[in-house]
Amino acid sequence: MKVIHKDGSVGILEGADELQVLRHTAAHILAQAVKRLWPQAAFAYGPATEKGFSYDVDLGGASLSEDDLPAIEAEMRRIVRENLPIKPFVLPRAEALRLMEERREPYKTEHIADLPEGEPISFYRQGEYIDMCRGPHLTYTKALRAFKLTGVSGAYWKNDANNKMLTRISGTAFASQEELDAHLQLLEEAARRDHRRIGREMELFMFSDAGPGFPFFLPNGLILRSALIDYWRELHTANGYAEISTPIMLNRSLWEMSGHWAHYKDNMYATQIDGEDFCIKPMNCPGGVLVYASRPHSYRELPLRIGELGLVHRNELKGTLHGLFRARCFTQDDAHIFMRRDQITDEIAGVVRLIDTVYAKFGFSYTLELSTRPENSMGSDEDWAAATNGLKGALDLLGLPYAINEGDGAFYGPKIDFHLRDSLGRTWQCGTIQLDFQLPQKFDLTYTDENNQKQRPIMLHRVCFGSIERFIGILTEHFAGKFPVWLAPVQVKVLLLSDKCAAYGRQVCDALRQAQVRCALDDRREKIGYMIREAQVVDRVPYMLILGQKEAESGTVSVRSRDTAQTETMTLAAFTEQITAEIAQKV
RNA sequence: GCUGGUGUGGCUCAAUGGCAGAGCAGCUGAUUUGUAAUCAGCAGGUUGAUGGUUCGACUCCGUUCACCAGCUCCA
Repeated sequence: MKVIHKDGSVGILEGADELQVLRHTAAHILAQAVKRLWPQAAFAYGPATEKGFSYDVDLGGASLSEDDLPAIEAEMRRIVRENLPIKPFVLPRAEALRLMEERREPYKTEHIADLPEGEPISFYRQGEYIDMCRGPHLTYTKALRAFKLTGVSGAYWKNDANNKMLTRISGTAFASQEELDAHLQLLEEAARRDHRRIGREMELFMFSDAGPGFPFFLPNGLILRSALIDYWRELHTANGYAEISTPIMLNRSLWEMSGHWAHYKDNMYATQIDGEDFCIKPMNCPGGVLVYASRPHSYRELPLRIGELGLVHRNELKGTLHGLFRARCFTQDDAHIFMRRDQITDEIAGVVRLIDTVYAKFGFSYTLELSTRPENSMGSDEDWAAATNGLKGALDLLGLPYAINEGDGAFYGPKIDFHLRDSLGRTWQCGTIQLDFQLPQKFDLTYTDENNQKQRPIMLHRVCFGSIERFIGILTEHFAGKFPVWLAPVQVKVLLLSDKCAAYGRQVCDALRQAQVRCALDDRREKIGYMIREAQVVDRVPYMLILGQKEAESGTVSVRSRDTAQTETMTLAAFTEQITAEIAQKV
């Protein structure tokens, strides 16, 4: 697609760059439409975003709701039809300021003040509308073919809660109507897959006003959760991890020593016991450290890999809660690895491989991010540099590509984050690996080396699932509730055609249960279509066994698959063998 | 926590100042059924909570709680 740069030169862009530009142009057209409808409107930032575009607007006291979107969208279509040429021009700073003041754009003038001195400021004009902008842009408004406004919300000027709240109008745009339609369908599909909805339908988990943000696991959800945990234990045992469990609350003095009191106080729940302050753990590490410190260690036993499925509680702002994705208590599949300096690279590589195994199991691909030292952190520059280089070194050794996320590390150390991509192309941050030089110092952890000298171990924090609750939410949406057999709460549902074969139905069900298959029986006198619909669409059971006179007489089962809706008749023994093999393979 | 929105039966939703209703689910009965919803009947509500306005409030106003979409934050 043809684009025009701020110096007036014209080029061609394709793919992601093209999308970015046309969305940015969509933002300008949005602003122009808003300005026509609300002449007092002043504009802040109007970027292309990951999903589309948005513009933050100050309507001078007027409020805006979803109901206003059709009118704005209609005005945008008018601007597109007018096919206005989009032309850049450049002004020296002083003149740029004057222009924006004349046009009563206080946010733009403030923005100019943030731009480097001496650099000329570029603008784009389309019809009566002028926007300060780096460009590039499409060359005519008509080149914007497919767009849709998707919502209004609040957003702070410069993303700072101390600043004024503006109205953010957001939308999305694509190169073609087909792509836009496909995107909108994807959003609908995502809404259908919402884990809060599926969780209710399948009776996996629930929430109550009695505990906002605290999930309840129902029998079906607990089966799924236990299956995940069984898998986690198998994998970690095979990889040389031990497992511990540490108390849910510990004396405040411990949290002061670990640095959590100073850095994490607002998120910790507290209570009193015998007149002393106790905090409910927001992280598992101090407990793990106490276990390490409870006896002397030799260099021979390092690396020491100690896992803990630890239930942590964090007082999250209520406005941020979101089903299992953001809860106030969750179970981290944590582990702390205590090691010598020379083991850092191998251990990190081992953890990366372990996490890769877990994600591959569910068909997730992922990307890596390295987060560096945040502003409010503890420790020396040397330690931070060493820790950061340790993580980088391991990633480089494995030849894995990663992005750098400056200043986003934990307060005690830098981290590698795994962002996994689900079946709808959405990304979620789950696994992390954090290198920590701080806690071993604060708790004076040591081991004895081959020269009988006391040495300080390095500590590594890591999770694979991240939060088991969040991971279950992600799996629910990834599979749309159609979990693989090994995770499915009910693996087989026996449906009876008539109660004449009830005895055979019970016999089949018992036999499957004997073989450790999770089997349910539907012996209601309903039409078979009714029972199939419920088992397949609502309960999402992988296999339905339809049993009538025919099967009862021949000792067979008629197997209907949830995924293919195909039916196959086989002996009960053959089906049992097939499904137990499938469960054992965890596929 | 901030901005905006929404709270009506287990679920999805009607009723806009004047008798709280439907579909699904549930229960009961009939139907003994061959691969995505059989028919009939019954039952289910202090309209999130609370204070107010009014002859009268699901409906209007205040407070509060929860949820939703974002912001911010995060596993």
